[in-house]
This record gives sequence, C-alpha cells and structure tokens, in this order.
Amino acid sequence: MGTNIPKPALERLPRYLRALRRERGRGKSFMSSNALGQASGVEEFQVRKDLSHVQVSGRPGRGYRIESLIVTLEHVLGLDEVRDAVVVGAGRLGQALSQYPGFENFGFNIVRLFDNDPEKVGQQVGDFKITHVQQMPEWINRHGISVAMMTVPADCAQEVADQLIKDGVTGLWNFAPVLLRVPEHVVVRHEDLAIGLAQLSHHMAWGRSDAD
Amino acid sequence: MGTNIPKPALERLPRYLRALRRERGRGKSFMSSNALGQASGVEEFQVRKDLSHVQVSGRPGRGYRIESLIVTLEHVLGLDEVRDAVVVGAGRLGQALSQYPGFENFGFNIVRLFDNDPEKVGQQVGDFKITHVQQMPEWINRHGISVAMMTVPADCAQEVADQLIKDGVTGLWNFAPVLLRVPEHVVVRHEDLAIGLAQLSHHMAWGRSDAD
DNA sequence: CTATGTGAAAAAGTTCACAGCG
DNA sequence: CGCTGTGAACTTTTTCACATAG
Repeated sequence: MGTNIPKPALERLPRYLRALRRERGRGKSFMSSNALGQASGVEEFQVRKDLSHVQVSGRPGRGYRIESLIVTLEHVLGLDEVRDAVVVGAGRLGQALSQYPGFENFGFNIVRLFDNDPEKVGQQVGDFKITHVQQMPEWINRHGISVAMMTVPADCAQEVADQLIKDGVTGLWNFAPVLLRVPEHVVVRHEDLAIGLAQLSHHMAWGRSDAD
Repeated sequence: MGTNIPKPALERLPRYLRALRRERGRGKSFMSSNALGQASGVEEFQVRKDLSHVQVSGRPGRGYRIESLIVTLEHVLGLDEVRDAVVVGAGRLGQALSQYPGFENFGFNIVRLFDNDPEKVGQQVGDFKITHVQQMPEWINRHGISVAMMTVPADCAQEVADQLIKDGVTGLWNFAPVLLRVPEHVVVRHEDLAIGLAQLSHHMAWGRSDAD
C-alpha cells in the first residue's frame, strides 16, 4: 500500500490533507467526502475514489475520521518521516524557500543554504549563514542529507545535480528550467513555474476559467 | 485554434517552447520531434501528437521549422501579447517573483509590488518600491493591470482576491495554499508547492524515480 | 436517511504502427 | 531513407448509479 496510486489521485491527496488539517484545527473530528471535495475543489465521488486507493474506511452517515485519515495520508505521502534538506542557490527564490515556514508540515527540514558567489557567502538569511558550495559535500555527508532544493541558474543545474548525487543526495526538488538527467535511484521533481504562467496566459487569451 | 487542446498536452507545450528557443539560440533552424522529445523528456510520438493539436506542419525528413513553431506556440499560449502584472505580498516569495527575469519570455511584465505591512512599505526591491495595498485599486485601474501574482498568507488570500477582482483584474496566479472562489470571467492558476513536496516525499518513501 | 464504497459505462489520453512525403 | 501525421488499439482516469452500512 502507498504505491500503485494513480498519479492524478496522488496529486490530490496533499490537498485533502490540507483541508483535513484545517478542519481538525477547527475542532472537528469527522469530514464527509462532500465537505472534503468542497474544500479542495474536487467532486465528491472523485474524493471517494481517490481515498479508495488508500487504507481507510469512512463511516456511512458520518464521513471520514479526520484524525485517522490525516495519519493515513501522511503515511502514504511519506510525510511521517522528516528529511533534512539543503537549499542550493541563494538567490531570491532560494532565500524564500529557506525561510518558508511550513516545510515541516510536509516532511522537510531545511538545514543549510549554499551558494558559489563569494559575495553572498557569509551573509545571514533567517536562521542560516550562506555557506560556500565547496563545503557542501562534507555537509551532506556528515549530516546524511538526502534532499536538495535547487534554485541555481539553468546552465549549471545539471552539474550541481551531478555533484549532489555524488555526495549522496537521493531526492531533488528542481526549480531550474532544465530537464535533469539522474540515475535510477534518484527522485527528481521538476517545479516548472513557466508552465503555470503559460497556462494562465493561455486561458486568459482563449477563455476558460480554471487554469489549475 | 488555440483552444480545445487536451490539458496534459497544453502543459507540455511550454517545455517544447523552451527547448525550441534554446535550439534557436544555437543557430539551428529545424528540430525533429525526436530531438524535441529528448530535450523535454517526452516520447517522440507524444510530441507529434501534441503538435497535431496546433496549426503547424513539419517537414518529413527535416523536422519542424523552429522559427515558425516558436511563433505558433507563443500564439497558442497567449504569449504574443504582453500583460502588465502586479505582485501582492512582499514576503520573500513575492520579492523573488518581482525580481524574476524571464517573465517577459512568458508574456508578463511586472510593474509593482504591494504589501499591507507599514514596515515594508517604501522599501526598495530591485526596480520597485513596495507600495501600500491601499493604493492598489487606483494603480490597477489607472494602468489597466489584468494580472496579479498573489503571495499573501492563506487566511487573507480570498479577501485579497475579491478586492483585486473588484478592481478589474481577470487573472490570478495564486501561491497561497487556499482554493480561491472567483467569478466565471476570472482565470486562476493555483501554484501549490506543497504538491511538489508531497510528491517528492512519496516517491522517496515508496520508490519510483520520476516524481514529475 | 445520510454518506460510503465500488462495479460498470463513458471519456480522455497515450502508445503504436504504418502509410506517405520530400 | 528519415521523419511527419494519424487512425486505431490500448490504457488510464473520470463519472455515474446504486447497493450497502450505520
């Protein structure tokens, strides 16, 4: 269990999780597929189908037990284990990420921010001092870092990725607009903001309201 | 034409566009579906199918004319018309966005950065001074702004969106983790970074290398 | 009587294989 | 030949309808 979930369903789970946490925050203990759908912008039967891929069972007449559904989703999404991560590239975006509160809600704990620009090295950003990339291998090794968030320029992204992988990182969250080539055992998520922009632009030009 | 393109195909077009621009930058004038696929991480028949939704025709034996394919894709994606945009929320992410070079490649031109924090108002961020949200309505009206990028806290996002829409904005690029309710004529794109994180986390926990 | 869980139908998207063009 | 364009097969995902449970 946890695997074999259709990709589109998997992309909806985090949204359900957020809605559930919010509802829990309001002191509720049950939530129906209808309510979950409303909160997440999904039809109720889609919610039920998605949740059928996961080991839960709702109670007819009441809905799903919020607490246990949260635990299950966190487990499926791999959020029940916290991963230490570094941010590589201390530009504005890198700084924004390194400061972002709420990564802990999604299983990540940022421990350091690297850059290769001597001007930036040493600067304080929130809790971290920007550290030179030269010291990255040692850091990653010593602290057993498994994840890196990459906010470096496109033309050095592959090189940085190669280095990170050599140092032992097995997960990359890449914001550089390049397709990274990585070995089998490494997981990459390409976060391509241009896609969002292009979508917005397309829908504004040609109509249709939901560019999600 | 331009509409009626399947959503998944539409999400791949920006990647093709980027690959084409890069290739053009190298002085090439033709590119095959195979090369495009390689550069974008897509199978070649998928590329051809995607391009079949668009008014182009490649030349058997050569590939697609880069220049004209670029023009066509830009048109389909609505990038041939530049839209003025504002950024609302001058936190780290808002600042990062307002500085991002390369929006012009995707049809947007950021003209102002707003916030409601008196501490921030007046600060200089790159080319812009942070302006108080009180002045937003007037700005939007006077300059005919159609797009807003929202990097505000979740709990005021809906309120901010309502205001923006009342002022005449018809496109929202929303980074706040809430589902915005908007009238028919407004286009919203929800950019939910948590989905990417959760995906990465899931794939690291349960295996499978491409978390794209 | 309300809300889940799920087979079965419909729709959407992907993959394939191959005809046809330069 | 090399590479496009596309109908047809196949696969995945969404939608629906309804039996079932508390």
